Amino acid sequence: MSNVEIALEEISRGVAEIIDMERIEKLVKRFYETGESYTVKAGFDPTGADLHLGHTVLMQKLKVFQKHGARVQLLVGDFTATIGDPTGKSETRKVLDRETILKNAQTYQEQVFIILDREKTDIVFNSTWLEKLGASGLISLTTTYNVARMLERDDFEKRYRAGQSISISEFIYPLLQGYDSVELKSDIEVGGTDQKFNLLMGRHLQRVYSVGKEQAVLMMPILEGLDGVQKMSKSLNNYIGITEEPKEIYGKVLSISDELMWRYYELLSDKSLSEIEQLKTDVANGDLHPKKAKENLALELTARFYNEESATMAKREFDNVFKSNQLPTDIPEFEMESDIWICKALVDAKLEPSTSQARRDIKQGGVRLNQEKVADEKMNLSLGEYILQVGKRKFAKVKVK
RNA sequence: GGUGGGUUACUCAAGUGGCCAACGAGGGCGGACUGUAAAUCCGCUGACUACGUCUUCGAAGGUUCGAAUCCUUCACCCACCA
Repeated sequence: MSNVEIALEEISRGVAEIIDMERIEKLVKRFYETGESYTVKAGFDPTGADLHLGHTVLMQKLKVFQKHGARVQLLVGDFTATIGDPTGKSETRKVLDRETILKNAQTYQEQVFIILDREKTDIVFNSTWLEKLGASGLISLTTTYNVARMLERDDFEKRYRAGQSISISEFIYPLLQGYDSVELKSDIEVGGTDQKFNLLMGRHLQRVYSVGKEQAVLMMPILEGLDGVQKMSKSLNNYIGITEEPKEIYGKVLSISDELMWRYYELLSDKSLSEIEQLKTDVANGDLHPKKAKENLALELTARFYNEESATMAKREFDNVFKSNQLPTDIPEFEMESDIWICKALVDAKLEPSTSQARRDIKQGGVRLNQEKVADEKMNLSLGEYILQVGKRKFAKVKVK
């Protein structure tokens, strides 16, 4: 296979939809012939700073582009964030102040460059040009589109039909986002499938403003969260953050259902599609245990954000605690006064939120003292060192003085 | 601006004077089982050294022996009309 063919195959992997593939082909081909680079735009919303695996689906794709000659334009939507974007639900999003936005952007960069190549990335803020746009510029921007077409957008249409309110500002957001592509003269824009309308707006506006090119659009599927149903997001608490501890990442990946595992393989793993097919077949006819497949995935993803050793350590730790019922290595320690009531000790060691909850868990046989089930919720701890455990995962070492 | 409806625990959502610490579902937590923190089944899910006490149903007052439930004012949200 030629360089170009390999590149195009890697670029197409796992995508939900590509608009104007010919253009991408041309750009990649030109790069391999003349060394001339091209630009790939990706926007991010500086409201929440911490990245999770869902974001990395896009990042991985951008990395592939960088490998094949692209400069990535990482667009920080600082202007839109200062106004407050009501997109989606009826609840208006919080308006962020400048300082928070910059801080979020900073955290974001640190995390992004775990994956992306810093040398091939430009960070741009859309306030740079949107602030200058002014009322007249904004109004002339709005003349490029009409209400009927705006209402074609899926969520607008649904809400309009259902008689729910749509704010005028919501009509402006896609326009502003598209206008960013005009200013950046992007060759390609990458985003999630939920962004389709906005991504296409970039094409439309580049044509209207005679940029001389229309960006190709590449859409990635939305990654499901740990529950396997809803999209991965922080607010649903079904995410794996890329800055989480290795053992957390490892454990969380291992906790996904067998079915979801294949989805994660497809969208997150570096394994080739044919390798993944092979794994599936092996599992299907019993040559490979599904747990083994899941462990490998967990190892791969943990190693991506740390390294091989950390991943192996995480696995060993996990196996010790859950398979052999051994103690984890890093148990938090606490010191307490003598004769402390066990329920109080559990709360002080942050294993339980209240003594009421502690009593309930003891009653249900969920609390262990030095590996032995605690039967009496009224017991006190006298002098000595103890290992307290709630459930399978929460541990604390307690020194009673 | 007018009219009507709403605001209940982490979320959704019952309850319209005492049987309400408040049905149900989801989530969460614990247990059993297993190959894992998967799946399935069962239990728990306001606080408090606790079969009793205390604080909760948008906020503040009031009626009553007794209020999430009735009344008044305020705040916020939604729908219809203008």
